[in-house]
Amino acid sequence: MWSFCFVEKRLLRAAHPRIPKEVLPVQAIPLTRNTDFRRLYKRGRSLIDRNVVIYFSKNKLGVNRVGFTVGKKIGGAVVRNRAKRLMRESFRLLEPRLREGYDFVFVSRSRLPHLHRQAVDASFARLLGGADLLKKEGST
RNA sequence: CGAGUAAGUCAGACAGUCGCGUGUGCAGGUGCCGAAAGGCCGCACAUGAGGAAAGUCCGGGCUCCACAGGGCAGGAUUGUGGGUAACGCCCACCGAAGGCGACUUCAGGGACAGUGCAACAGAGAGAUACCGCCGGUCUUUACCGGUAAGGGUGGAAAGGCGGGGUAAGAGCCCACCGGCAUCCAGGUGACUGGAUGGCCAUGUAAACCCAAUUCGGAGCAACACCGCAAAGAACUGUCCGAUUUUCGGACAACGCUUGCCCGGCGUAUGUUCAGGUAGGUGGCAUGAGCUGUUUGGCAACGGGCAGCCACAGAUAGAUGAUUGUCGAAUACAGAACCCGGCUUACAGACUUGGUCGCACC
RNA sequence: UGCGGGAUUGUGUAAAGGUAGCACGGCAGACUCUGACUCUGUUUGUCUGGGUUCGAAUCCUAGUCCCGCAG
Repeated sequence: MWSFCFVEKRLLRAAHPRIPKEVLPVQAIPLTRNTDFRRLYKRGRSLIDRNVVIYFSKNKLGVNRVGFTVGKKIGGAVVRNRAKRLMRESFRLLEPRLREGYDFVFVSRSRLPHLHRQAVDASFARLLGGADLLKKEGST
């Protein structure tokens, strides 16, 4: 409620996308507020495998919001940055196939920063596909 | 050629495709928002982590608070001279210890200003005679006196060792070594060299302490500005009651309830000031700066001249993915207000100057 | 990011530079027909690396880990 102005501004940017709507899809906006993270951890559904934990729930914005988290136990700043970059890249490649209108939080587990990107891709696709969050149409 | 030593450099490069942050420019007669300025989106170009960015151990800049001046307390440092904005950092030198050597290491002031401690062992830890040695009393046991050469204890036992000397011994006397004091010479100085003197109280100051030097406190989540809130002050109008002024009380906006009125319910109280919460903006990238050259200095470093600054500036926090080539791309590791150091982590590659050993000329 | 505190046996907690204790726990024995309670004995430790000191849990220094505060 108190973050209303903040979200509104981001929402405006994303709700009015660029010209060719069919070529470039709606881009996810970052999830920033600590309260949003807490809501997802508490109320959201979760998907787990040995590399990553995904929390998600529906929002009413019509856009996806996404946050990436790496705990301090996993390593130093270099390792944590590595994990976030891997997850961000895999999410970017997977994003056109995602359904819209969800909040996501991706939590890295300790193995993830030492993997190749294809392994992270495979984890994301398997978990999200298993939860029926990917579009059925196989055009992309 | 081998071994060892000191100082220093680099920290993958190039090309293709997709993607991210920042800056600059362009452009869409309108793709979106806005009254406008402008912003978002788009395109192009430029640019985008380190030698330690780390630990947060020192020193500064900057900001706010405190402050006439001085002192006490408390903290820090500790050979000398220099460098520096400053330092607990750096350079050169002195001394000690180690190494054949190049070289390395050192919290390296004071223990005759004072206080404390030195467990156990040992007779005794600045105060002493256990055994022993010598002399005396004495039939002997034993007692009295002298003695630190020898034994034993200990990390440490009355400067060390040799000679003289003596009843036995002792710096009691002498030579050498070591230490202390005074004088002379050299050096800016730490100190070094020499002469003379007397023969001197062990260790511990990273125990209290003394001496000298030095230090106000907090930190960019500092601080400044804009500001929905809460608390506060002033003012205006209308209505009601007492009513001459005047005093007291209530109301003022929005939403819902059927389109409107009354009534009801909920939020909440008109205007201005003040305040400063949520939030936002600045602080924030031109700096004890970098590059080249010259010059003073053994060096650390300083001076002059020329050039450069679109050589990171985020705010959930930007450098990634993938393909190919190069011999191998494999270490430690990610800016968060900014600098100077220290410490710690670290694969591999390379350069330079000494040293030692072997062989050859 | 900044600031502050701590680490002693499996757990909790003592110890002025001089033999590292205490309680609970574990193990063994005694008691009991058996177990519990109780009694006796025993096991296990100064976070790590350097330094000062004759001697360090203690003093100094460098690191590791944990906790708290500001937000």
